[in-house]
Amino acid sequence: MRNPYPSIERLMEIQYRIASRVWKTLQPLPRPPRRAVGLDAAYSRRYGGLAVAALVDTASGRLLDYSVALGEPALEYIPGLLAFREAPLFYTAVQHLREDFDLAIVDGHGISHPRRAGIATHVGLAIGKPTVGVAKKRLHGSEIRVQDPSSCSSHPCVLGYLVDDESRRMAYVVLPSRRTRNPIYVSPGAYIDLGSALQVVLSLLRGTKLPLPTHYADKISKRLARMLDEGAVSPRQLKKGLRRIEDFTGG
DNA sequence: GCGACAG
DNA sequence: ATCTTGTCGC
Repeated sequence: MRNPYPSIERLMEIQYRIASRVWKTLQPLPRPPRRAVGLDAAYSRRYGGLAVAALVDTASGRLLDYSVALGEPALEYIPGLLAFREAPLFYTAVQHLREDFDLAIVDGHGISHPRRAGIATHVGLAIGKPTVGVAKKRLHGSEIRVQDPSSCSSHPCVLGYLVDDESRRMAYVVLPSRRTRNPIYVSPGAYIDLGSALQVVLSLLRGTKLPLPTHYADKISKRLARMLDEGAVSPRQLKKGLRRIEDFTGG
């Protein structure tokens, strides 16, 4: 893949600038979101990256719609610089959604990032809406445990949080369900604070390892990527819009 | 030099 | 992220 980006050092500088911009937007959410979008990406050997934006009704938990974006990633995967690889696709997928929404959950970290500017933060500033980062692995910060998994009385269960080198709390560590062994990391992306981010995610964990929006985006992106490689669908069919929600809902 | 290291 | 079979459990 060709890299249209400036040097690694320059990309990191951009993130410091993004972090300074997002800092004052980390405020409590005025009201609970009614419609939330989940963003995730999968990879097709034949066509490259495939991002999916899955729209979910928060009250019912139902998948309302989804959109896709296809394209060769502009950068290889580099820890800390994931946003420069996947955020452009996420942004495009979001623009293709026909329905409106009030919050997005991104697969990856928000401010629990070495420069306080994870992919959820990049996306939040780009779309101008609240975003929450939900990652499956820790990227930055040390974990403070406040609860032992075996002592969780109900699920999801908050096990602790992630702090930076100045003891500032950046993310919550949550055990989604009783059966899941590994926790997930919840952090604010933009236009939302840590407490609200946690509440939103807890309310969308319904027995799944990931909150519903991201859960659906993950399933859909993986299936479509496989379908592309098997020749079951063509890129233009996807771009034209192939939305068979029943296939992912159980209807 | 030795680890750590989202997806 | 992706490469991959069987297997344990509700």
